Amino acid sequence: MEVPEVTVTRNATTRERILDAALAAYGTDGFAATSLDALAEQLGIRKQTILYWFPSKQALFEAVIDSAALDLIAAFDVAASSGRQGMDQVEAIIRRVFRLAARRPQLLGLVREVSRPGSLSAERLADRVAPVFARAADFLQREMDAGRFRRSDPSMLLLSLYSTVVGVAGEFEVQRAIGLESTLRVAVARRRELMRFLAAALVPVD
Amino acid sequence: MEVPEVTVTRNATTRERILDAALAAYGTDGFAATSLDALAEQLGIRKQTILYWFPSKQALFEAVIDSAALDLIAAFDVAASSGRQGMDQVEAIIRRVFRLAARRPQLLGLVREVSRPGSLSAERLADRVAPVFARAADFLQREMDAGRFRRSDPSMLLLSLYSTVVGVAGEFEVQRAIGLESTLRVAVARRRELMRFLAAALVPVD
DNA sequence: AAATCTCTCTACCAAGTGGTAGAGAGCCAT
DNA sequence: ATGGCTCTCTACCACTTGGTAGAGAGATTT
Repeated sequence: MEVPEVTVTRNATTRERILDAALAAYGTDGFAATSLDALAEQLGIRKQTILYWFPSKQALFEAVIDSAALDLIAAFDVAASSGRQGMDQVEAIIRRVFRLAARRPQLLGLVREVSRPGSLSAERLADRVAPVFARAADFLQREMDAGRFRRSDPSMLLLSLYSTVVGVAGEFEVQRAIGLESTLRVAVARRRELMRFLAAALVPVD
Repeated sequence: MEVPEVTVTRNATTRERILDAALAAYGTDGFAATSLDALAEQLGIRKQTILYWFPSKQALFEAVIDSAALDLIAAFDVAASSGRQGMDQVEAIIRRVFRLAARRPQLLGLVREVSRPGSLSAERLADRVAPVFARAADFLQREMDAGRFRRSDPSMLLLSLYSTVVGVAGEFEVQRAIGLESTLRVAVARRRELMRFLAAALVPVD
């Protein structure tokens, strides 16, 4: 019986090392500012090895986006699949995003890079994570129906929540400009303030 | 009597045309992805003319940042100098940001570009707009003291407000991913939802 | 042992990059 | 008229860019 593992290749470690380094570089310096040579040198390999695994710089970028999308979906699933309700669910997501911002800031940086207005690859990432957004909007709708969240347009509410959470968790330079330190203690305080802010915005008064 | 106008040069129109085009390009495609040649061609001049007015690409970028900072400060001053209170003041700012996002999206795009984590020029912009942030934090503090806004840490609240407003006003690709059209009607609805969202978050219940 | 497959390498290239040197054209004061 | 100033240009350069061609080493299959 044939094993159906039609893996594209055997040796995946080089490929994955390239993906990791590219994610970090694209998420930090941006796509245009990262050359294949610089990426290769950082990995201790030759540029042509990168071009063996990925046919072009653009193809590498797209692979990075696909890989990042999987990570994001996985992180979201972990936080969303426990059947929590109301602000408990919101808090679980927020904890996840803050953890991501602390441990893998380049991942959020890549989202930032890709979602730049006019980005050619924005649609690619959007297609991948669309189900997550859909689930989130459904969640908001259900919570409104149950009376736990204020009534409003779920999509627009989702946009507000996304902007607020991602901004508070990841906009490090804005935080510096405002005068907030980037220590762990302040990060925890930021998360708590964010929770209070969102609770006030979401929970009806009765 | 000497006119103290020690203007760096007489002919400022070329210089300003370059600044405008560079702001648009850097704010849309990013600094690294915009070559001086492309910029010059778009303006119908030679690259060397750009390098006559700005000694290097980096110097042009810094001049663009300074120019953008002045525009941002001016826009903020118009919205903030009328002595409004509470949500009236917040609404005035939000209207201003939405107008900016509609009429000069590249300006917000440049802020995005500059405030990327690890940006070398983030500090430059931060230094320029620091007074604006300080005034905003003071405003929040006063409103809290007057009992019109919920008590919380003004700096962290400012971060939340900044992220939410700028995101809802300008994150066009995220909006597309969520499924929001980018028509004028939807933009107005977005602004209204944002106002309700922030009013619920800011105004105490009593 | 030979052939094939997988993987990384060296060698090279055409196009594009930011930047230098300096010519020339118009203008203004002498 | 002329010498200097302001401004834009042509000519050029060293370097980096993404990408091609193909050699060679090691393992696996025949």
